[in-house]
Amino acid sequence: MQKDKSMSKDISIKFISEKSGFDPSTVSRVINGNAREYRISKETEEKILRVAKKYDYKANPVAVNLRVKKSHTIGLVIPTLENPFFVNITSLLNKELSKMGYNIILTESYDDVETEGEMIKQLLERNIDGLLIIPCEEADQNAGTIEEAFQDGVPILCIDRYINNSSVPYIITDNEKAAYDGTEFLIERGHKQLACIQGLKNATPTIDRKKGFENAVADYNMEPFYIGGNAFSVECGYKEALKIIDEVGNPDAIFAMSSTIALGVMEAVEERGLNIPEDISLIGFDNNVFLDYLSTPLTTIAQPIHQISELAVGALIDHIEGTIDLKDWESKMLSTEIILRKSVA
Amino acid sequence: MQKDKSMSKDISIKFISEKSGFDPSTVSRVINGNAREYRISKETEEKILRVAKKYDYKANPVAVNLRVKKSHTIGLVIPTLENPFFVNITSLLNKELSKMGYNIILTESYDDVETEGEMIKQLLERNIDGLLIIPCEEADQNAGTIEEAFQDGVPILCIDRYINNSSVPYIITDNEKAAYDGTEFLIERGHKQLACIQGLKNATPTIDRKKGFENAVADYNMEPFYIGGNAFSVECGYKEALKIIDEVGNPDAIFAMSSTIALGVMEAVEERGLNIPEDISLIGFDNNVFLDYLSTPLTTIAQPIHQISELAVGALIDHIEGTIDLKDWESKMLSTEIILRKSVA
DNA sequence: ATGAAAGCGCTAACAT
DNA sequence: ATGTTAGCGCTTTCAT
Repeated sequence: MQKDKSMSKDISIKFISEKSGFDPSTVSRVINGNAREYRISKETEEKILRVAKKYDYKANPVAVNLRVKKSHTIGLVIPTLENPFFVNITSLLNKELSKMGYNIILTESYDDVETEGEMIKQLLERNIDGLLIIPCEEADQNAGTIEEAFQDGVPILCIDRYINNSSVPYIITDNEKAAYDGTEFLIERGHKQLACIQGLKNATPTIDRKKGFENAVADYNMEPFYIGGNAFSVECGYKEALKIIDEVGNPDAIFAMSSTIALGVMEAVEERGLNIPEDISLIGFDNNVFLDYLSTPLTTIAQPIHQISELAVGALIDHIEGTIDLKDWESKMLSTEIILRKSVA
Repeated sequence: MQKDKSMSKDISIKFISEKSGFDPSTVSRVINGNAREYRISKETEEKILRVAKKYDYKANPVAVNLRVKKSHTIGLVIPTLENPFFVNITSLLNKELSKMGYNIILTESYDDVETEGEMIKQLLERNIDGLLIIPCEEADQNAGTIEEAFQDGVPILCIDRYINNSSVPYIITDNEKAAYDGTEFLIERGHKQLACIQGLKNATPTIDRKKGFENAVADYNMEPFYIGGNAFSVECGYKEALKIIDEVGNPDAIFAMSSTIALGVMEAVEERGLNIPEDISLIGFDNNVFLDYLSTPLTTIAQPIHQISELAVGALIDHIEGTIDLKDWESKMLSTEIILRKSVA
């Protein structure tokens, strides 16, 4: 008799309407908690609720979506899950969004513009309620697509990186200052020959961090010992560090633009029989569970990822719910913190 | 004139129908590449295509979904992104699914049955085309929900862990054998006092690995030195290792059921002034970029995550496309490989 | 206090 | 070779 439950897929509002003897519209009103508003009698309401419960009725969200244009889905575009930093952000965003009743459609651009463009278009076509993007390196090329959607009213927010020539708001860390502070930290500890290993050259954090690094060095009347690299990867750190040691000479300290890069540096330094921090000091970016357990625990510049995620989800949902308008929303730039471990002498 | 593009959201099949002078059904057929099949004239086809292109028409997937019950979306339920192992799997699954034109809705159960149940129900209500689950520790309690949906025809596949009393197929690694081999590896290298630090006690991999560990020890006429722990976390490894060293005595080797656990062990061992592998050998599970860069590179039992992901996506898509039926599909158990690094003497 | 009717955007069976 | 019609499951305006 209650057998019908197993067919839950087939239980529509029409079915409940027939079983309860009321019109689908009445059922809809009751189900959506609008009984009061429409002055539906207590008895009717209870009866409908009872029947709905009996058959475990759930409104088909696709149909609802088609009608009311609301999917409770947020599109997320990140460069890649291979980078623990983006994973951490994704994890926090998902936690926040989940609390608010939203699900994430996850896509990766692999830091490739075209892939990113495709992913964004795919998501846009899906009637997502909002879009969160960590732009890829050359995302400026997708600025048009993104801007257009944003102007069309799609709630879009960039995280961690921003897009030039775009009015899409963003939440980032103050990378220039962070790098400046990190570099100054190195200088204050007596280091003079400072090398910098970059992430993707044209990613906005790289550009800003490089600026900070160069400014700090200049402010102390020094010259950068070396600047190179072009990927937020272990491999990049490894190769660049080897190159520095073998071809440029031993620096006092290396400023790595991510913890993955720092990892590569550690491998290279060890391979050349040198020690961190005795021979070369090392500072990284981002924070991570693993960082405490490395052969030399890595001193890093930690980004406020909790704050970033909360702000991002908050603003996005507020916009979706009509409380604010992202077009008038001011982008945020948050400050970082140096986590002292043992890689700087 | 081409201004309409910016309003892409409002361009429906009806709009294209009016602009081209053909019926929506004809437009639909052309757009879906069925012009031939319906013997639509070349001119008509071209004209419709031209108009569609001009206005950058894209079928509204929500409406299509409502009609044809196909969303090109796969629901994914994992315990948490905080565990790098699940991240690696998610990353690979997304890559594979993306290739096939599917997107992932990502949810986390945080290894909590109720949350998992909610996530699964949420996903099921969403007209997803398939469901991939890494079951949580007590997932048996959700077996009913899952089984029902599976019997109703929802393509479901479990990964990494399986559900007891369930006919839902799964792809896992042969954890018992893996643990047996790993333990034997330790024994063959002369270790006699073997401790084992577990992950979540009731997670199937834990149960199976424990069996393998115990069997190996027994086969060599030994007794387990210690078995404890109840989380796949750094903290668990740390606490258990401390407990072993402080209260039980120094073991020859520790078998850690995940690389996160192994990390915690390393910290504890170091804190007690002992060395790996000189004083205590250590073997872990899973593989990870970071593992090469630890103070002592960790020897681990690597799971074939690429193979797992490919098989999972392959089977799921084959079922969705009607090539196979998961109800007749045989679950797979894959073998592991020991990656030698430097944590075992 | 409730129902009837229209329509979201699309596809497919059934015309012709 | 193409149009007509109905309907996926729901909400909402309008009517009573």
